[in-house]
Amino acid sequence: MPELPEVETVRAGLASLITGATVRRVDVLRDSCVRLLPGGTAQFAGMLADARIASVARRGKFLWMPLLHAHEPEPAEALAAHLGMSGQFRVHEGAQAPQPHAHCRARLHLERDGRSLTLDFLDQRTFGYLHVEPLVPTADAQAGGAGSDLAAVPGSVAHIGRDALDPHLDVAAATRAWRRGSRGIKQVLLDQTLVSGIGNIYADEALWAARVHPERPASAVSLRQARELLDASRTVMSRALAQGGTSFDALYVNVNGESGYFSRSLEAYGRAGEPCSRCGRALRRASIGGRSTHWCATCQRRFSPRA
DNA sequence: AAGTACCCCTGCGTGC
DNA sequence: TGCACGCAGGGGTACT
Repeated sequence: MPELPEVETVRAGLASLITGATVRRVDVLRDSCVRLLPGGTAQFAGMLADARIASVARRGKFLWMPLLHAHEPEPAEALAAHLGMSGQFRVHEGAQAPQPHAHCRARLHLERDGRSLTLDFLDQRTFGYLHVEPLVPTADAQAGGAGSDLAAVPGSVAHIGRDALDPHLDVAAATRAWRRGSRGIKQVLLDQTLVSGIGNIYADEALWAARVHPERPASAVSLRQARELLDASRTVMSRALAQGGTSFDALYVNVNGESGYFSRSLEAYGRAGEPCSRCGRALRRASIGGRSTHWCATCQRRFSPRA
């Protein structure tokens, strides 16, 4: 579930079910779902063996679970995960887990308070991955992300900016970074190194709400508009989160396999040809930067009338 | 720095 | 019915 609200829905679900659980066994059903370890899946399974999941954390669309090994005071490594386009986590409680789903790429057998749990990582399109890697300190010594107080993130997340809903996001620095350069503003919103968590759906929604054309050069976005875009991103993603995320089909579901309801609240994304709810003109759709983009040509001007 | 191309994959709906 | 094609919410790398 690709964007921030969907990943947060997964994070919260995982946190309630597997925090404090210990990994007992790992089955990797498709080797390529495990990334970046020279020792491959065997090393992956070995690094997880008997590790305790201290918490479930998230920054933007990146998830990780700090791991505690016996006699360690603080987690030094984490099980990191990215859902890519189609990744899912599913949790089953009880000793007999069902047959793995056809898209199940890895199954972790856990134990919590003497009870068995099964954590499946499903991924139809296989752009997602799992990875065990060291935690590195955050530059600002604040918590690495939502769900954990640890001032650390997995190494592969260090270059990712704090997300739009992170209380430690430096708003002034973020909006300054957004307004730098000549790229179109939509591409800038999608740049996860500046502000993370905003994906293709919520970028279109934020641009519609702030009345900014997706192709306006970032340098032509006023400070006020940049703040409006950040506010709009936060508002729309918070509302989506409250409804369990956006989903159009069974591909985007929470840890119980249920989908959210926010798709019916979208104003721009997926509504090409339908009337804009502000002005009534038909919404447009085009491919911008390789991503399908939806906007209202009347409300969202390429250049600001007075800026 | 920023733009471009291309890579990683599967499955669905559409039109011929 | 079959087949080719376009499309899908992500991100990384290499090159200009």
